[in-house]
Amino acid sequence: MPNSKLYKGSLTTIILKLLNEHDKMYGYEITQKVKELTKGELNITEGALYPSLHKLEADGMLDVEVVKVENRLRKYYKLTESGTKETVNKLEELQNYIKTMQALVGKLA
Amino acid sequence: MPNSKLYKGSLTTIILKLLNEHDKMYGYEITQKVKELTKGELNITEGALYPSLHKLEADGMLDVEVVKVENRLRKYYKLTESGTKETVNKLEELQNYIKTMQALVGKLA
DNA sequence: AATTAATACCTAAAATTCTTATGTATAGTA
DNA sequence: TACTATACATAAGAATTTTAGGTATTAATT
Repeated sequence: MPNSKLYKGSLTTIILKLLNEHDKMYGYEITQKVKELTKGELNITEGALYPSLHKLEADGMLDVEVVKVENRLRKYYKLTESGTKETVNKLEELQNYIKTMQALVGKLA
Repeated sequence: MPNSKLYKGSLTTIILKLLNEHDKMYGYEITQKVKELTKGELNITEGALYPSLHKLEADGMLDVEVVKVENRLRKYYKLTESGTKETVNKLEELQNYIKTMQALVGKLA
């Protein structure tokens, strides 16, 4: 199973960006979407995902809506206004970091 | 003082790549070189750097040579053969991660 | 002359973030 | 009946970094 290790801090950025594009998603859906988009390269573990979602919610970045679908619970998350702003910041931060790394280790992509 | 946070795992890659280009360097020199190459964007703290260097040495990636210059100690590190191979691996890993992130969050660079 | 900044090494406590390992529960499939 | 997929969750441990200290010499500033 090929599975790149996450680099510190990038999980939050991934979550925010996906929610920015898909309006609302639930946790399990996020893990599947990441697998799909990266062709199995990156597997978000639930042990990392759920605590991250809870923290983003506690920080006011996400709103939650619990829905019962086929007798199973789903917790749909969506960006708050702050969350949308934070998404922009995080994406800039990531862009910037990649540029910085290129200055250090040469062209990478 | 602008200072991007390091993403987990990237410090080792930075150290290896710099040593790959400069043959031998000492710790303090690495911090200064990173500052210079990133125009102050990235500051490698000594609390992160020295333990990393010691670990790379313990893992057989680096050789050390202690030199006294102007009555001050310098510990010059250079890549071992394993270290050179590991540098290639780490750079590939980073390249791959950036590609993966692009698949997730769109073109970033 | 005395303090501060720069050079050069170091470690330890704390914080952060992730992996690994569990646990619960329902629905569908072999 | 057992396994897989769906869907949530937490807790212990590992890994890496920040923060905060410590030692010592030399150069620059006050």
